[in-house]
Amino acid sequence: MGTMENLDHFFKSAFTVDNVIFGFDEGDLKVLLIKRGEEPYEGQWGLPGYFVNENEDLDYAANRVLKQLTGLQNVFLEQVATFGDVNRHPTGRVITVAYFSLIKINQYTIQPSSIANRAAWISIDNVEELAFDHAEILRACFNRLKLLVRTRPVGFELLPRKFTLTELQHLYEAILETDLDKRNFRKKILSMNLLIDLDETQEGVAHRPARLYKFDKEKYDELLAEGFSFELKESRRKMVEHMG
Amino acid sequence: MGTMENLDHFFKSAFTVDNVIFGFDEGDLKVLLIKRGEEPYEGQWGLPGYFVNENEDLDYAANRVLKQLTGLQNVFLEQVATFGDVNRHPTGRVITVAYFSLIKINQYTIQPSSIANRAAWISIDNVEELAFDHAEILRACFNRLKLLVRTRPVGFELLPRKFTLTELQHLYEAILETDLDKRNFRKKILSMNLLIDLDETQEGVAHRPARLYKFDKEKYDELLAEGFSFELKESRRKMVEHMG
DNA sequence: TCAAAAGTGTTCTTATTACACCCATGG
DNA sequence: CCATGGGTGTAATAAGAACACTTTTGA
Repeated sequence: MGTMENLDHFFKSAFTVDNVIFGFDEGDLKVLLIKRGEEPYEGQWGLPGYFVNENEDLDYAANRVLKQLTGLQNVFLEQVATFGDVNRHPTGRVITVAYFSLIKINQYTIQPSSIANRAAWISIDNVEELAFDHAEILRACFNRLKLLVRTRPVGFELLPRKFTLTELQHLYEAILETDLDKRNFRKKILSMNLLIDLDETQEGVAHRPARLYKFDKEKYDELLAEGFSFELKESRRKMVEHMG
Repeated sequence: MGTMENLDHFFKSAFTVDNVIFGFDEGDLKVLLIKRGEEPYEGQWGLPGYFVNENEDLDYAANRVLKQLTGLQNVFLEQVATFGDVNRHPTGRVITVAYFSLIKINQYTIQPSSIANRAAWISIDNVEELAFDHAEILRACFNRLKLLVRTRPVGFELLPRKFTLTELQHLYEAILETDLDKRNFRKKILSMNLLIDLDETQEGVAHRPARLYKFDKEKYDELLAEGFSFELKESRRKMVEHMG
């Protein structure tokens, strides 16, 4: 921040928040998109977002957007990056701060609002052209998720409170876009002692019912304080030949 | 991005870029700060930054700020986060996008400008109170650097072109705020095959002269394309007891 | 009885850690 | 000849990767 002369000259840009809301359902990683009802980009899919009001912090605005659309509060929400190319918005200079949220898709309830009936969960693999630079924003948030999921136990934000180990594995596979070995995955996850075995099993499935677990947040916070670091390595196969 | 009615209402905020410029000298990680010459926060240290002009992209503005101060271009510069609390700036609603750069401190040349003679390299350990929320911004950038240095070979941006393994180790120690084992560090770094042994040695030192190396950028790009991933683990000592 | 997914151990390989002495130079 | 930092290897331990069969349920 430099000198403050001629400030007025600069006070004519607007900024928005855009929110990449991730959910996980039927083995698929999904994102909540809005079919735009007006210009610009009318009829195209885009991210939920809105202008930041004068009297609200960025994080507050991102939470507001999320709540208006999903009814959810106090869920995982983090800033990712800011996009401010001169021509990114046809109407004027609009900088957008991108956030991403992780929600339990079964808690998502349609809120009565003008955009709600234009919202849809789209599998991340099926996302096509998006309005503005939203494709780039989505990519950045997806990359951040990939990174985060390996160093912090955020995956659980996307699952119901009770889940099976296979569901957890499929979640990781969807996010990391790779296959994981069942036995190694279980061994690793269970060795962290972050799951509570609920001594319950699935019901009504046409195969051996799986045990249900929940994430032990208290334990995690405790271990964190002691210096524990959650870490799931990316499987780097066949690197030997490059390492000489 | 939602509806576009009443746009004018929103177009009255300003935004800036602030740049955390890191350098490495005499075994210390340093940051380039400016002693503010005017209100607000006159006389306090702060980050170099300035308003983003109407017709420039964010990245461009960050590069401009860096160049005006140091004369440097085409150096490592990345966006870290955006800070936009309502009251972070006493003059009005000013959102700032924080960037951080890594420069070779010996290439830094004072540029003739009004702020240059108020600039100084301060050891990261000696930074005290800063203007605005710049302390928070610095912290965020330092954390990002810690993270980045373990997953991408960005450390070399902070060293002269030719460096010794001990200098490299001290750099990592300064950034990670930890001690590393000399033999293990060398083994790990050399096993990546990313350094070119220049077959030169230090001159005029009062001890056995060290070999000089340079970073092999071509090799790195090549390995990257093949799926290689640079990785320096954080040394997590004594975690066994937490893992059961 | 079949289909479908759950659950379970061992061996091999690779990476990480801990650790101590001799070497080359300038003063 | 002394002080200073440079340079080197090995053994023990821990983590990761590869891999196949039995179990439980509903239909």
